[in-house]
Amino acid sequence: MASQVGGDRALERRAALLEAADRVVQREGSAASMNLIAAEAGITKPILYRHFGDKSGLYRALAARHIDELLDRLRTALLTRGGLAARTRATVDAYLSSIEGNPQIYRFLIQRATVEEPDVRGEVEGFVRRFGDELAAGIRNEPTLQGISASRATVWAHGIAGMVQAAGDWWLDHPEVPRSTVVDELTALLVAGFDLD
Amino acid sequence: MASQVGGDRALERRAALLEAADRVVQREGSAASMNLIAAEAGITKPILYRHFGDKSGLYRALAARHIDELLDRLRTALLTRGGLAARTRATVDAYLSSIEGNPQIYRFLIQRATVEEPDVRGEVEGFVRRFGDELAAGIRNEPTLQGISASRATVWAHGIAGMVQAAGDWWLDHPEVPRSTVVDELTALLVAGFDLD
DNA sequence: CCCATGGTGTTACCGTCGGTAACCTACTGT
DNA sequence: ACAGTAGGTTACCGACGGTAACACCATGGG
Repeated sequence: MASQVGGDRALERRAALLEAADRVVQREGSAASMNLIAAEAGITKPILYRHFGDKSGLYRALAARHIDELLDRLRTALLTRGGLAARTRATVDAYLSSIEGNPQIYRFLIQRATVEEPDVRGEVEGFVRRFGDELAAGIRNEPTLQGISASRATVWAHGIAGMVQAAGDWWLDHPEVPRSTVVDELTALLVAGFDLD
Repeated sequence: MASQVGGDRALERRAALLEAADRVVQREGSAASMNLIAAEAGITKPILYRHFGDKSGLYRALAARHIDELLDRLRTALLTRGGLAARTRATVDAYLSSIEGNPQIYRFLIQRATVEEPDVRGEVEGFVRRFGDELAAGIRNEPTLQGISASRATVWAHGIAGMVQAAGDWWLDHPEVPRSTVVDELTALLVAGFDLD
């Protein structure tokens, strides 16, 4: 439904265009424009539009790759054995190591893809939202937290998603802080709250 | 330094222009353009530019009002008597009731003012960042948490800021959930972590 | 009385962006 | 030889952020 052109060869082309877009975002950050992306792919704008409909469509497609990959990692981390603290730690670490590997892209996704398209709110569902939904499912399945109320799971999930995202965003600007420190502190807060220490 | 024109009458004008901008943002959301704001103020673009330099300048001035007011409320809430849980609850509630009163504006500030100006990162400091700094100070002053490490206070603060913001953002789209529920759940998580309940 | 000055405002323009219409070209099967 | 279609381009549109240039109308000295 996202693709504007059918056929099997079109899919390869699509993938190639997305890789070009990826490179441009990585290089130019939020200055990535349709023209630049088209140029990077060695073509011109209208082709881009034939494939993705509009800018939102391209962003969606671009986001889908990275977000799906990230969500996969989070889903895996959510299954870590060893107790609630270990699972929490693994999940936070999975998020931070993902954004560490490609800060430019993730900043772009969090900011641009979440903001620039108020119309798509709920269709793509912002980054943090999907992270939140994923977490809500994880929390509801958490053995230690059986019987948790639905509203608590939901509020917690979206809150935690924002927490990890904001701390990660801050951390990208403070690389002198080791990732393990951020992970440790966030995990401690989530597992035991202020009362710890 | 933000103002481009001196004089005392200019200050009243500036305030009037900001109020016009406020109305437009409230009405049009993120579609607020310099032209629209100028029209709302009964003037044309160049005057706006004489007063605020550029779009970033206007946004900064617009953000300053609301953010300063919000930070004041948070600062007050941070001084609530009655123990850590009460202070936490009051602070979270202060944030949520602020955004509830003017969702359109706060969405705009969180998104636009934080994003649209990667060059000013650190000058205006995004919304969540300043919230985080304020919280970090509050946490360091927290009697119950004396001796907390600097890195812990900082990471926690930015994490909590993002947590409350994200939960608030989600809540704006789910008004059927009472504010007190969101406040209760977030407070519980912050104070005692998962281990509660 | 005239004219310089400075604030307030306008019109008209520039480059760039997202998006589209129209056209062109080559390969394909019949 | 001919239609059809995938793939591509040029040239344009309206709207945006931003600016240059000009016009108005007070004031206050010479």
